[in-house]
Amino acid sequence: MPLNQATVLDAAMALLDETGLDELSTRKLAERLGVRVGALYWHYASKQALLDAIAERILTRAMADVAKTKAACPTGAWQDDVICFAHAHRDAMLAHPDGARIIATMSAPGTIALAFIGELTAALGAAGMSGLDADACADVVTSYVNGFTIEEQARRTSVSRALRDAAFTTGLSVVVDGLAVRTTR
Amino acid sequence: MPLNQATVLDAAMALLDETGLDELSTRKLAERLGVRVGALYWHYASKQALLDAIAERILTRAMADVAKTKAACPTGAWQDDVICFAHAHRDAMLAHPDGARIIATMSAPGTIALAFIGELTAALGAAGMSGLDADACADVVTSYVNGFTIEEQARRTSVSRALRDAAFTTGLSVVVDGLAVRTTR
DNA sequence: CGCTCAATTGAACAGTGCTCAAGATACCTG
DNA sequence: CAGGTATCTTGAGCACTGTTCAATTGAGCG
Repeated sequence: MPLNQATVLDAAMALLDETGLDELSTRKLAERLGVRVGALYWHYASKQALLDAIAERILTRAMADVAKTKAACPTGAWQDDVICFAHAHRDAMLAHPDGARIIATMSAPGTIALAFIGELTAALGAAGMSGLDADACADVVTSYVNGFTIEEQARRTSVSRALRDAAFTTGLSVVVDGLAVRTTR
Repeated sequence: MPLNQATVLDAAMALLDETGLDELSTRKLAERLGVRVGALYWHYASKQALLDAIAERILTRAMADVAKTKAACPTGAWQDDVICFAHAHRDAMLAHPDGARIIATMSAPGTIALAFIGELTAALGAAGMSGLDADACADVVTSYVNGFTIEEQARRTSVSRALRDAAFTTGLSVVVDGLAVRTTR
């Protein structure tokens, strides 16, 4: 039976998980699928298009996690929303090698990425921020998470996961505190 | 007269400025220097080593800018120090195409990078933070700056420089506000 | 059967980073 | 000055990369 986009994407993510982004080549992907390279280009216009699909899938996972934890523990406090978003964002990227790099270098923010940042902005708006502030503040959160996680994944550091989590959480609380100043003004 | 590291580095940065990181290949660099590719490897062990040298030079520029503006306007307030660091960091990366990506993917933080983050940490320590907090908080600043600037440079956006500056400054003030909560505790 | 059309192949193109024996050049010493 | 040594450069090549495309396959259908 013939290949399809989902099969190619699954194999690409499996290969990514096993070898990392630098070793993810079209040849190796084709070999894993038992197919010649050219066949891949029937399903994805370019390697970048395939990486974009990976990015979308990672962010989809992040959004699902947000929905789940919000349903499990609906505190209603915007601070918890922001923290929940940030952790879901980071966790989803950490779930795959070079996940943050893939997100950062994706060619254009797709519908999922826009939805993700849109929900975050909405959460801040509900906390009493005006639209422009909410946009900029959502950007602070995503910039921080991306910056932290890219660094974290780039330098395959020997720092334990627990310590990295602690550093991330501390930094995130700084950001949230800063946001609080803006909501009460 | 023979090549040397500085000449190669100068040419590499010129080529980077003209064409961007993706077009910066060893062949094109060699051609610009009127030399065959192999000659480059006498001066730099690998392309990554050359990119690391570029990163160091970018950060050196950032540190020089920090020293200059601090000398010109020594307010003594730690907030101004942090803001000054962050702007110098971003400006230095924005001064070259893909500057942020080069910094983010450099193989290991060299002496300059460590000195940069060290000075920032010291500034926070002087504001009354304990060592561990100062480390984590310096990390928030650099993570935010890196994350923001990587995004900014990756999506060759049509948003004007002025608007991007405003967004950056807003976000930075959020971070600084968050840090303030920690210094007064 | 003949036809269509999605899917795949095979081969190639133009490029990449990198290596290394062999030469060229510069410099210092006898 | 000659000779030798240390520094640099060349030329050719290796093993890859993403991408293209005419030609071929194979399944479904009237």
